[in-house]
Amino acid sequence: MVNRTVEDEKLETMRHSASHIMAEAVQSIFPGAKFAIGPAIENGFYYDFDLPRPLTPDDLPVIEAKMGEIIASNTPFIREEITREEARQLFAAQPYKLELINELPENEKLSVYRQGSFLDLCRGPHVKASGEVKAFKLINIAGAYWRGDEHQPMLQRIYGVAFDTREALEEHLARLEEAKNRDHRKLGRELEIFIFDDEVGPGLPLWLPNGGAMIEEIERLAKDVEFEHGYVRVKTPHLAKEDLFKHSGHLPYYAESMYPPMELEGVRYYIKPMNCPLHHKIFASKTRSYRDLPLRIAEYGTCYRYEKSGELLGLLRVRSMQMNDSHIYCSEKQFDQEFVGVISLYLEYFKIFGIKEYYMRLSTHHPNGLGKKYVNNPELWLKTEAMVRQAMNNHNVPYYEVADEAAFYGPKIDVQIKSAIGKEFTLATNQVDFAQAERCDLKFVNEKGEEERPLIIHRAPLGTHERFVGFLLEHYAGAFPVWLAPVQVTIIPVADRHLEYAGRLESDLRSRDIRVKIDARSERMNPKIRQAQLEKVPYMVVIGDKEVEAGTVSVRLRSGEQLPPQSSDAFIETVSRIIASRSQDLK
RNA sequence: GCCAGCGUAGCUCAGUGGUAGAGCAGCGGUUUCGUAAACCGCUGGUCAAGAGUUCGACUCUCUUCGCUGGCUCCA
Repeated sequence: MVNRTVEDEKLETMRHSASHIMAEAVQSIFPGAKFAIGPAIENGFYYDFDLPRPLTPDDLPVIEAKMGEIIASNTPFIREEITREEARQLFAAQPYKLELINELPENEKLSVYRQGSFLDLCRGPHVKASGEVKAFKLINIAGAYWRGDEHQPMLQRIYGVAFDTREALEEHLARLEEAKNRDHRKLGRELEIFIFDDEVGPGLPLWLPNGGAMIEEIERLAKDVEFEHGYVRVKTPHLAKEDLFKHSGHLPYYAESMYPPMELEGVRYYIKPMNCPLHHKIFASKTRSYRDLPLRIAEYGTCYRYEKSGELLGLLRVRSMQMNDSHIYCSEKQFDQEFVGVISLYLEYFKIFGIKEYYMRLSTHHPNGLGKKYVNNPELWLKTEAMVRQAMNNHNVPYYEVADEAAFYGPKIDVQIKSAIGKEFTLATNQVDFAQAERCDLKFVNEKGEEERPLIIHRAPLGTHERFVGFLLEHYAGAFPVWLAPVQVTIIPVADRHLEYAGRLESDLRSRDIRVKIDARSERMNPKIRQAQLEKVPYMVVIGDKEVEAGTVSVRLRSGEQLPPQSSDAFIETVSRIIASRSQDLK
């Protein structure tokens, strides 16, 4: 995490004050408004209101104009300290404020800030006067539950951004605009990676041939790397009987996210939301000895989860997904090494993809969720959480800790990334499971001939194909390394008479498993180059009279760089080498 | 799921109550061209779906579906 500077603090204070100014503006426009909270956030601020009518985007310029007046008047912010009782009287008509007041410690002095006609319960600090807010813009309105709880009333939130100069604000707005060009939904359509179809259903992507090529490559990578790390691969069905998911604990802990069951001949079947119960069956298919452990069972398993409609987001949040899944069954003694082995596997993958901007999060349980979202075994929660902490510390892997984010069966290390539009996602995960072995009656025979429960590590370093490709689209802005690029080489014949030579080159490349296509349109060379550039194809090979005569190829890289004339064999060797090494370079 | 907004051709978008438009893409033709957009022509839409108001609805109202931005939730 970055150290906060004096400038950061000043900016945060200014943003917080901007939210108060917005609240004052809203108060003057909507006299009956009730106020909830209005903090500073990254790049700006928001305030939650309970208003007599819903806001529309047309309201924002009106509120902005009013804020402009308040800022121009340079009204001072005045801090007052009052007792809880005084606060109750001052905010008698403000139910949300009263709720907050009642939760503050009984004897503590409360502070309020007044600017103009607006008074707010607030710890502060604030700017001296409203004129210190220099550059702001209201950017959107949203619904937000009071206290972030879906059982509480929904309030109306207005988001704004604020900076200390007009230039900084403009830059920020330009960055937001730029980010839209990196959005995987836009790139995915332009590069023909995937589509959604209304008749197929929300959250159910269709992979186009270009996307298909990519997931084949990612899967090949996983198989290569995981083979080296001692994983064995299995295949399991997409659905199973209800009893299986009862034993595993998915019913009821995970039922909300599962597609409803289908019933045939009196038996209920569920489509699997995770692969674990089926892998556990494979573990349990014979008597396991301590000599079999650790057993690492891997599968690119297809799962379906009924995510709520409003939670779907392109490929980053879908309802059908293929997971880079594996379950590692090990003894408690082996845990440390296995857990960290998975972490180093992450790092190995991330190096290949040049993934640098991520952070690891230890997600732990919260006692309030025991028996609801978490299996009810407080001692084991604490024990396994400590084991994970120790494994991470022993190997000096930096992480931060967040409560109430665990899986229902145990704590986990999640790898968090940010999407182009700033949303945070878990890209990869490494989870400890102390619950399912018991529930599914998994055991092995230890050195002493006694039965023992294995610990289970659930891990998915490459997450799901859906989220991973979505992430890669944004990460590379569509310009994939050669081994991943859906089309690796586009051959561009200058005129029809060069088609034959181009065709021979095409079959030579294809015989070396290089994904190649010829642009045989009756177009000039320029538009063909342009087309290949737009498709972000790494290599463009121009074939004209010169090449045919000399028996060479003329190679243009996606970067715009032109390679010296070379034989087609030399070119094929270069491309094959780059692909085999999964390098991010083009030459 | 909740709040708000949006849905017009494959894509990007005009079109405010009087018989649906552009650019790109696609198709046909001319052109055979040297490193990011040649020229001419053509095709293409139940204006998301359904109901209502109206002499008349892409346009107004309601319902449903989908998408977008948030909230909640998550690989």
